[in-house]
Amino acid sequence: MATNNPVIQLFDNPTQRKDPVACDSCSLYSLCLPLGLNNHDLQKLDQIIDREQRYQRNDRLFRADTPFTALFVVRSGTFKTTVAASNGREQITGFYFPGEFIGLDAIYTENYQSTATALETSTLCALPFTRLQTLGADIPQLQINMLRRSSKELASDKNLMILLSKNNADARLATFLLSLSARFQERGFSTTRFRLSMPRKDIANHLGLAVETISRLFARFQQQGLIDVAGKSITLVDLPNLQARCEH
Amino acid sequence: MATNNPVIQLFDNPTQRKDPVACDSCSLYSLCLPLGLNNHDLQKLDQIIDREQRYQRNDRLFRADTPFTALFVVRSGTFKTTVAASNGREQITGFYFPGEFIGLDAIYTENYQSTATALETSTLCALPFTRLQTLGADIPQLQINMLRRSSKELASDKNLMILLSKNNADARLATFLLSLSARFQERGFSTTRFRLSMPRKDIANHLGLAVETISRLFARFQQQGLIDVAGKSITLVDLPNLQARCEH
DNA sequence: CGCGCGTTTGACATGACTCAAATGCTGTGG
DNA sequence: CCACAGCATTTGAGTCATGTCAAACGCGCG
Repeated sequence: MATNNPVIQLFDNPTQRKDPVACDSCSLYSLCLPLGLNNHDLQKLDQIIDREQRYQRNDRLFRADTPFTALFVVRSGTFKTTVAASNGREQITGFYFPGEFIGLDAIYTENYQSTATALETSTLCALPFTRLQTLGADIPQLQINMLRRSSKELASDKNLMILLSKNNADARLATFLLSLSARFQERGFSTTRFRLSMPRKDIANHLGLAVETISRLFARFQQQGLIDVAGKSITLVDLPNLQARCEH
Repeated sequence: MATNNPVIQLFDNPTQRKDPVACDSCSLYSLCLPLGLNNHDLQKLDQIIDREQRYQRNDRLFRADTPFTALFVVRSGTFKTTVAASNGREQITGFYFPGEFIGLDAIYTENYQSTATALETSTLCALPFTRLQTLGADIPQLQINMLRRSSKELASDKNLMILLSKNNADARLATFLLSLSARFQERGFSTTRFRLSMPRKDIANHLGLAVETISRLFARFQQQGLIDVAGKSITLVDLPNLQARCEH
């Protein structure tokens, strides 16, 4: 039973947190914007960051088509971004874990392109964009880091496009699970055992599938010995064969 | 017959071109990197640009997984970028028209993430990236423009993701045609009458559909009075109803 | 403890794919 | 200039994966 299993605690529980730490002692430092900045520049960056951002499940961070004021970096928890398709339905364009940037696609239009919502109790750092730009004029490395983050998201979106246009349901779910695994690894967590902070419905939506299909796939993957799911906790049992499923 | 119709000439014929013009007299200036730069900075940028890039149909600009050396801006013609899926199939991740940037997703990894191929005789400007970065340290506006271009592509990729994961074949093709129309409008060309520089096969691939489906859709859209196709030339006859097809 | 939502399971419908073959177009060499 | 080869496009028939609808189940929260 999921409730008996000691599920690895992925993220800080914000209610137990101390005051948010400055960049130089943040565990996400190596994934984040300050990487490679000297002490002097880092201090200047530190001063413009708002670390007091805290959100509960279903709280909205920003709405699509509202003015772009800040970039956000997740510190703990999970967010999703959604875009309303014209027919009223919604598409989840991304899930965001600690160290990941939300809002990069708003820089061009100067309006947020999606609505960002917390999937659980979460915290983040807000980077006011005009101040970031001002700072960037003096700190080239900062601009480079932003461009690199944007480039990284661009590359991973291209992969998602391929997934959605070329692959069947098996491959989509397998790829999704392995992508989570890889992202957790970057953050020093287990690659094989983690908690799915999003409901099945959201996974289905993100992968362009029906909830029922996701449910059936979880059941079949488990039966085939690829994974072990119980509610929100999941263990990737057979990584090589899961990898094999990512094709077609 | 397509051959009798005077199809609007979208792009310069490179064989008739004069020497490539400098940025300040380039017709793509307002869409491109120099936008907002002062004369002095523009001159410095001008000096690092290689304008002698010319490619024939099927020529490769770069291959995936080779070192990232330069960003490219299309000056005339069309390019496509493809990624090889692990099972050997290819996915076309984008088409690129004059004024559009190729290679932005390579900045993070420092390797090209896709293979870029000319769809017809085409020319482009090459921007050596290390020199661009050096220049960027002195010209903040240049960095901002790059970030903005990257952000723009990010936003349009998110839209494509939605298209691929949520929409049926009708909506995919309608959206694709209207997206071409909008991009041609930005460049001062007709929004309703243009040439499809890519073969059906490539449209199908890009939209995650079979060639046969595209062919049937063109036939049906024409029968329904939405469009008028003859070979590579197409007229969008009923924009409002085409727009309506973009849903579902 | 009970309600409600998230999840699972089953039966059936259908849109798009695959395979197959005809037709049309383009570029090339005689 | 014409004929031909090869590729692109169109059209048809049948299959299958995934969606839709419906209903049962069970976990978690109040």
